Amino acid sequence: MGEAEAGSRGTSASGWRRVIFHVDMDAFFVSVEELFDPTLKGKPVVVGGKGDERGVVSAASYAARKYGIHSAMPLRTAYQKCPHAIFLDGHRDRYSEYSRKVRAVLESFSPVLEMASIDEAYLDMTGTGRLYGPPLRAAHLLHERIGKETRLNCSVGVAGSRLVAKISSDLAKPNGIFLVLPGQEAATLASLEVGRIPGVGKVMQESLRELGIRRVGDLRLVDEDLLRRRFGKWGMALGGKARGEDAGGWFDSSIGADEDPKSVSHEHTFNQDTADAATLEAILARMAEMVGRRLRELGLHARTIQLKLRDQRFSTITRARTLEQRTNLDVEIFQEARALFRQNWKPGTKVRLIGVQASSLDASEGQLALLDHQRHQRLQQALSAADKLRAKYGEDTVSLAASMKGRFRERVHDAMQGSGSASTPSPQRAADADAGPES
DNA sequence: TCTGGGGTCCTAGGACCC
DNA sequence: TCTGGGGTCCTAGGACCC
Repeated sequence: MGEAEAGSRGTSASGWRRVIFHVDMDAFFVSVEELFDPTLKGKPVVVGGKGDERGVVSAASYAARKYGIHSAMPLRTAYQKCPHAIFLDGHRDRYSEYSRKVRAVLESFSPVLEMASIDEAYLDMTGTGRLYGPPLRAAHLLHERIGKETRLNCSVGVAGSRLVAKISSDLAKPNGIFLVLPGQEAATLASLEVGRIPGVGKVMQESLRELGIRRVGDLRLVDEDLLRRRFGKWGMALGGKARGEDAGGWFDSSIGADEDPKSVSHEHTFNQDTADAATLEAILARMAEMVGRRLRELGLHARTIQLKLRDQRFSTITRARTLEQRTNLDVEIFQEARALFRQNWKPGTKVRLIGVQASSLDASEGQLALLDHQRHQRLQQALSAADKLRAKYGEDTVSLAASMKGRFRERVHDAMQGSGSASTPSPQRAADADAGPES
């Protein structure tokens, strides 16, 4: 007998206008690592890199958190807090694989699904009462199924809005379920710090503190107009958020299908800052290739190419140019990025990070002259072949960066601190010959 | 605390056009 | 010669999220 029919415990009768689940995997990267190496269980484990590298913690096991280690913390700091922790680089491909497994389970519960990131998702469970019973029971079933099918722990937040579901899954951790009944939103949120609201980060939290606002409940004390003047569009939505409403900001209420990305980028931070032009341009070539490859995988073309440079003092600039014609060709992306680099890098200046971003993406490349079009198609085919080779034999098989002179090749490896194993098979040109940094 | 890499969204100013 | 008001595109920077 379905809920709606049952009346007394039906969806509307019990006050649920919408039923939203937010599912968040617990210590996802670390948990996946534990599946492949059970001896890690219970130990302080940090995923993100070695303890003496530049970088930050991507994920920390609960044992590691006891030492004060948390994600986004510099690896070196984590090392100081717990030198005997196990530091792992991690395996992105495994996380993607398990993310797909999680997704498959969730899809079997509700087709209205949105993966918000690799390890979390929103489900619209409205109207599933006949299948799974009331929301809390459905949440238990889902929690159990994920555990059974993936051997991973997760936490589930259940509420009438995305916002409250998201905050609830946080309150449910670890490995729990937290449900907020309709009408209880404001009361539940009131005692939490404003920083628990997704989108309220360090800066906004500090500004709010200056206004005497520390907790979500305090937001009721302040005039919405003041919030709007002070924080713009986002401030205006804050009042509603305190009441648990979705409206406003990027935290939209609809749970939609995953859309095409708006930008594609790759960047690299050197383990040691460098002012060597050849190294910088070789890395830039590699970043450009990776961007191009991703665009081709997605079937997209970019109109804007952006260079990113960060210096020793951590100050960062971006410089962009919009092209006449969209592209997804390594050579063109690289040439554009290199031109921006040469215009904006002062020789001698040490660089900490260099990156390339492509945006203004579209499936079509726009109108090309016929001859250009044919040339582009041939290049595309060559690059697709190169992409397959790389997928099969490794990143260095075919590459602008690798096709530079031998000394550059080593430098690329050194600079990217490629674990010493510079196994570069016969480099083979895939694209235009004039793409090298010395052309 | 010496600060990754992949993204999204917002703001603000200037150019340019009607 | 003291000079409008929008709309759109582009660029740069920054907050924020996982």
